[in-house]
Amino acid sequence: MLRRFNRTWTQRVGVLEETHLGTGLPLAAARVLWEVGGRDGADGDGTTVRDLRARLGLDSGHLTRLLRRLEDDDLVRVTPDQRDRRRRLVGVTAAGRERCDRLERRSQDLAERLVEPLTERQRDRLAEALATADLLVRAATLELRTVDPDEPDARAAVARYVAELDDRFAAGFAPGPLDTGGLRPAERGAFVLAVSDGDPVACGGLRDLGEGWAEVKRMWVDPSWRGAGLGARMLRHLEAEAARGGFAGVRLDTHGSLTEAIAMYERAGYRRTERYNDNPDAEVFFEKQLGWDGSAR
Amino acid sequence: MLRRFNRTWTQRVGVLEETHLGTGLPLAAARVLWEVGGRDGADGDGTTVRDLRARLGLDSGHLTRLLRRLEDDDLVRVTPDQRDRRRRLVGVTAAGRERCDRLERRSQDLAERLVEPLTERQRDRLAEALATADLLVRAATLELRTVDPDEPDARAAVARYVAELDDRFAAGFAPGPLDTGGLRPAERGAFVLAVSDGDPVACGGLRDLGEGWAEVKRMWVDPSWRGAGLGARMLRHLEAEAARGGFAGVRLDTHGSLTEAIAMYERAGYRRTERYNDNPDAEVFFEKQLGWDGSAR
DNA sequence: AACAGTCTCTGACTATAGTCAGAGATGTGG
DNA sequence: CCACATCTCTGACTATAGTCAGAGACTGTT
Repeated sequence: MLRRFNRTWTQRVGVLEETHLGTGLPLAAARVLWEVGGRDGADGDGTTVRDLRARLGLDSGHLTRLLRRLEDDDLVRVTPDQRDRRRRLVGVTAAGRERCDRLERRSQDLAERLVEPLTERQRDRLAEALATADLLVRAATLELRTVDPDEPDARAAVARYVAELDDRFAAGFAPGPLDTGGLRPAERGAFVLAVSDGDPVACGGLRDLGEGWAEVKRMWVDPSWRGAGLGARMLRHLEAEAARGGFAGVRLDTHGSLTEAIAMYERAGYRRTERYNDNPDAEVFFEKQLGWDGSAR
Repeated sequence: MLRRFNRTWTQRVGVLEETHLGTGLPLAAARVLWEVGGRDGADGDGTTVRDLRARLGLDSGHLTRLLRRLEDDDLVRVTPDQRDRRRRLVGVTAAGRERCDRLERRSQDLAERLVEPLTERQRDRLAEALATADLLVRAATLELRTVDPDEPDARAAVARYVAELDDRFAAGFAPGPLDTGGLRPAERGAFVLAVSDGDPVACGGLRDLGEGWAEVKRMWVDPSWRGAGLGARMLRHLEAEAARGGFAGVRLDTHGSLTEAIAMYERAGYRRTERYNDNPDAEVFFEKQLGWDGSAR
């Protein structure tokens, strides 16, 4: 199905990619302009050349020439970066912004014209099917990355996790300074971040409880990513990680109000158990024995 | 949604397009090989150069060179067409077929690897969403073409229509030689073909009944296209056509066993009426008044 | 047989994308 | 301050995609 759909899509909707026609710019230049214009807020100098190179995967010489062409057309302005004068800042000009908007409108137009022959109901069905496919494809292609719990992305994810718990708990949830102890390989722990397009969208940690138990901590999934099985996947990943680390089982605690999470743990083969710590925010306790490969024994 | 999805798709699944990497062939050459290999049955000479040019939209000089390159690599054989010696036939060699298969496998592999992180259930959901989107996108992009009812594609569509009725009617349906009378503009009629990828997937005709009535004839939708509102769309198209031709209303007859069709006519605003002809296969009769724009009055 | 049209091929181009080596200016750690 | 790294730019390439005009072989029509 994937391949059949891919053929249909590229044949009929590929047109959306050809928005650069009509801008008078070759594809590569249009992509650069788009990247600069898209990131650029009001009119400030949006990005550095270096950044563009990384994001678009272009050769430095190639990019320099593309930028010069855009500069000659007065679509883009390149100025030295005062903070580090090896670098150069790139920003769109008014004309460049206008061109970006035109591209945007053109693309929007094409999209609308495409679905125009469909009835209202069909359009809704199409949008729904595409939303489902979008979520699943993004879920399939995200990356689970083991990181240090103190790196910025990791801290950002945990901050969102805390903010959400604070929102949901009647009594609020305000732990002291966020403790990242025990979540590093050196302490037989781990912290895993799910990253999509560079943004953290889920996280989860492991900590050594002693006596062969690992504890799952800080499981969080971005709200817009729920319903894609991401939590279960993170959990499986952490279990495999724990099994690889020689743990015989996994435990976790959670608040009674997190019913979806509890349902997920039950589906994943966790069984309720006695309180094993004195966490005041925890009400429900789970555990699961691990097979050699992280599967339930 | 369409544009958001398009971004996700091209970014993550675009890889499928890069199957040509690893074949050692540049994109254009790989596309040509694919086109030849795909059409070619066993090992016979599959297509003509002319055909390739039309299907891939390539310049004749460009294609000649691409073919020569493939020929030099012994992937393709080009021989004169004995039936018209201006033309040349193109077929894949054994090596070319092997290369095509490799491409195919590679593409299949990539598709499988892509969905690999998903659970069985998610994969099913993805496949279903893509199937829905596929049908709707193809439905949105098909072409309604008014043609002569005697042209080959039109005859083929009508033949499938007749075959299907013959299948479904207990008593069979074997009209005499298929009458295309009354379905041409010169007779105030019309015959419309819905074409997707060059294949007829639905049809419908109009005929002058006299006294301001047009009659809808030979409405048929390819079974694999049902559920995409194609019948209703064809009907709306024919009504607009009739209104444009100055008819005040539309009538049609149908067999009582075609319950989906009957439901569709009712949804489209048709009302049952008295028998207005002596068609022995017809049991149910409908009519609808037309507004100036083909809408119900 | 003449002629207009079709089909493929050749030659001579252009534009785009991309690679590679290194120059020159600037920053950073010891 | 020096050595080394980083960042951008230049020059000199190559490969690919594509365009255009016309030549030469062939076909169908009159």
